[in-house]
Amino acid sequence: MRQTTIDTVDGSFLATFTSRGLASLDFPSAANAAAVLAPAAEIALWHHLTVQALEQALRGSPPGALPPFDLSAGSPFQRSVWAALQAIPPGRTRSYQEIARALNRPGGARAVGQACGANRIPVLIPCHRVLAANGRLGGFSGGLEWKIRLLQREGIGTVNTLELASLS
DNA sequence: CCACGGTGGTAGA
DNA sequence: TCTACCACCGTGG
Repeated sequence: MRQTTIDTVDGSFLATFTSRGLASLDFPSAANAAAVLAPAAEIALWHHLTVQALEQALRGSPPGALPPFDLSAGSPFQRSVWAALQAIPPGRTRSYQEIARALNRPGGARAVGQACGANRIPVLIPCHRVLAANGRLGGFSGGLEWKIRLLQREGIGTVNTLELASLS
């Protein structure tokens, strides 16, 4: 298990790699700076791919080549949700309910939300593109400010003028 | 706006 | 098992 910080225009993210690939990507926080470790040689390529992909994704563009993800900690249901998330293109959104239906779990919208919250690789696994069925934002474990920022970078300004205004 | 019931997956006891 | 969580959703006041 190796951790490295990734400096971006939005701050320093913290990437955690296992022998299988990228296991988590944490949003910038004060705690990140203390945890810096030099990347081991064997994960240097994955680290490079992660840096490039994150930079693109933060710009609202398709991330291009991705490192392998280590999602082994997730349940089968969670992994199926995360796979569905990766199929949502930048600039597009789905509702929790739509994801549930696509997985043949009608009525499982709430469980989908829970699985989104369990996503350890935000931004690259785009849980921010999932909104409530009524068009409102829904939640975001990294903080709604991030969800809004990421959506706006992808050109989704319609998140609801109401929603944006009601945040202050 | 709010309250409520129904819902499916998860973690912990 | 039982139980109490939840980034949900529809209905009804």
